[in-house]
Amino acid sequence: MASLPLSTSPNPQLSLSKLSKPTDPHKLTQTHVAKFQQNAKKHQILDQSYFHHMSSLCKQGQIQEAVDLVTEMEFENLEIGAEIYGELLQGCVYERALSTGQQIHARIIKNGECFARNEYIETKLLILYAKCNVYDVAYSLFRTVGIKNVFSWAAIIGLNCRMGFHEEALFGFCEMLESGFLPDNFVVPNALKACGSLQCIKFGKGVHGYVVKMGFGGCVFVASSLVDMYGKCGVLEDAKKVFDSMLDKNVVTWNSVMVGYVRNGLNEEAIKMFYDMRIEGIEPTQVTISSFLSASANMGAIEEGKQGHALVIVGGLELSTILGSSIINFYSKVGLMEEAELVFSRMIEKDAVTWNLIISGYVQTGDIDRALDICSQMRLENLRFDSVILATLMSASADTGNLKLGREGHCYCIRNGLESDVVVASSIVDMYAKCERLDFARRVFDSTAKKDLVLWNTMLAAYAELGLPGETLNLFYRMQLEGVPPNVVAWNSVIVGFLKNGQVNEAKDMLLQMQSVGVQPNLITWTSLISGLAKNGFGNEAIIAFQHMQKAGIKPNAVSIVSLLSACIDMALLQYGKAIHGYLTRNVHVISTPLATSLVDMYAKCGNIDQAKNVFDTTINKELPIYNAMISSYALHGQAMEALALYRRLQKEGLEPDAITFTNTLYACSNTGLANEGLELFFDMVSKHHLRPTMVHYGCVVNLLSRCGNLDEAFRLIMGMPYEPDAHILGSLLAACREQNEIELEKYLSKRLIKMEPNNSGNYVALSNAYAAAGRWNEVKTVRRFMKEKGLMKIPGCSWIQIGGELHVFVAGDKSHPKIEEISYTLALLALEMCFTRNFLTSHLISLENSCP
DNA sequence: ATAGGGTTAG
Repeated sequence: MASLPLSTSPNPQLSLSKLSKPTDPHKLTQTHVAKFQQNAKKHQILDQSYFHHMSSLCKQGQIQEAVDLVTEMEFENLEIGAEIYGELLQGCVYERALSTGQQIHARIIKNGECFARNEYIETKLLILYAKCNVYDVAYSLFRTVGIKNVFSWAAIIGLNCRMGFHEEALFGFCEMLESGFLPDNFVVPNALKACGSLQCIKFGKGVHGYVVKMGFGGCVFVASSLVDMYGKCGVLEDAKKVFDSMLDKNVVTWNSVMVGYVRNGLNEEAIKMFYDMRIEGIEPTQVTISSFLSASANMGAIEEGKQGHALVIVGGLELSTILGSSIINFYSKVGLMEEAELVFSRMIEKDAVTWNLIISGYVQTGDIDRALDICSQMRLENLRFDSVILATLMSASADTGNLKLGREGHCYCIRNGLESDVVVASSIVDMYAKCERLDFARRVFDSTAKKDLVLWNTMLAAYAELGLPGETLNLFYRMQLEGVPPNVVAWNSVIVGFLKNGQVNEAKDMLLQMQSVGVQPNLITWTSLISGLAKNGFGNEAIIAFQHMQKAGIKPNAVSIVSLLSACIDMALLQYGKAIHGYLTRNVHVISTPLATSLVDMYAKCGNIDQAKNVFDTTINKELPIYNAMISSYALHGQAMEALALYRRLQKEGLEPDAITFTNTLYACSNTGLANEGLELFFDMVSKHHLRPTMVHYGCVVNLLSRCGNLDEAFRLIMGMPYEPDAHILGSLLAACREQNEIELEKYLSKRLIKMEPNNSGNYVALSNAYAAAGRWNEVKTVRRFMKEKGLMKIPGCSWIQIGGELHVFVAGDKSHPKIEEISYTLALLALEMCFTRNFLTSHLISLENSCP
């Protein structure tokens, strides 16, 4: 502008006067020329300044004002060029101002057909519609656009990516390359995002190769996307490799690694990453804290999570819906509901996720009423329940056996069309199965059109849990016919189904089969097998299975150790149990309550009450289960006073005794004949602790009464209880009859028991005992012969027999038997489980066979 | 380029 003659001339008047000539109206004078030039220049200046003004309005996001300015320019008859439309459109893209953009689009069509076919404008329009996620318009523009270029490709790939059409995005990437355009470092992140979402590591690696070839590796966006992609595909080593090789990282890069760790369950690593970030002095963002809180929530790391929350406050981070939800998730998962609700109340914007988190938090802490209360509040806010909330609620109903809540939830799903969601369907099937309504479970299962692997597995597990291997196997074959290949979870259920039904060989066979088709048994497979074998009396095989598991390189966890300890109990393998205890002491920093409880149980049941007490005493923060285990140990060893003392102590420690506490303490009393104490316990249980006695509790009291010889009172109790007397109770009476020499009643009861349990050898033995007591040896022999025919013979030298997954006892062995100690011990142990007393059994250790002539 | 809640097996 500075070089223009008009504005630079210090004295234009002078030069004009010099050149002035007589006026000719028909001739263009110099003045005219000058005037014209002046006018043109005025236009030009106007043009320039308008353009600058408009452009800066665009950059400030005042798009509508910019458009108005262009209208003014039109009035001034200024020419509107492509660059003006381009600038306006760019402003709209920036602001995602779709409707203004559409106005401009309309003007373009109206004012200049030539612009509409201008590559620059066409691309800008396409970008506008793509960025505003107007899929149809963007796509039709893309199809009709005269010339495609890198930018239009980038727009369309990015659009597909944002809309979740990840395959389309990758197709676009390929097509772009095929048509000779090289994706730039703006396109690559989108392609990588699509790979990550699709978990398509092969394609991702291909893109990585392209990145290296093109030299985009130094671009933080590209490299961060690579980290993210590897993380999403679960290849964390490569994510870390890319991360480590990066020269300039930013907070997104760090966040991406953390997110990768959290997604793959490596919460410790994520937390470590977070601390590294702090050391590096990188300012955490909402994303950082949100992932950190997820990791803390997953690990139950209360201190860490609280630090995260503190950082939100200190850093003045805005409490976005996502960040707020992450905080609530953390507090809910660690059970700090007051804090969760405090954050909840302070959040301005809440969405379904936020509500769901607070609801499932209460559901998890068992406060169903509060949860439902919030559910109704949520409805007042006009928010609808979504499938995630329902799945959570159904899962909670399943865990607590709350059929009423479960049905209500199911009805809600039907009314709102949520049952077609497979995840919801699985949770409903599971709920009905766990509430023992297999018929409903099956109906929901059958009516779910789109069955996925988890749904099949849920139904399989339902059958397996009930020990119905036939049904399980049936479904197992059907899923394969319907084209769903079973995974390790499915195989595990089949194995469990057999084990629960006592079919050990079939279970082992299934293990071999699954291996032969290439499905590798995992920790749960082995643990199920170990505990199933132990429960079926194959403790030695359970221990061998454990060794197989270790050979397969699978590290035992607490659950597998617990089932291994149960194998030790089965075998009375004190030495092996001690070895496990030693292993735990060496390899586990703090022995958790479940492990300590199992150890107490193992030591007690393997005969070493002192060690049991030692483990109990050295366990800090004793919870109810370990008290229960210790009481049970005392009961087993006939130390009722100690058991009672513990029962009182746990209450002093602020714990509330549960049904198991009463079972064990009652056992202790009935074992030692502490009738008054036992009756008082029973009374406390009902009136003070408001627990409903089960058959087992009645059994103990019946046993106590019978032992005192108070058969009448025992009968009265049986008549008054809300159950049909089971074999254990009748067995208690039977034992009393034995002691009281009530031979007729003894015969009657044993016959009735045989009717109830025709495969339980103990009942036949009891009957033959009764005959033996009456000196009717022929009948004794008949019973024994019948047992042999039925295959119910006991193992020679041993005093127990096993049928259908349960151990059944009765007759003892020879007192001179070399293993008599062990036999006697096993008997005592089983006596406890069968409601017989230890003294009773040991006094009957004299074998029937010996006294039989 | 990065972030929050859901279902199955011991």
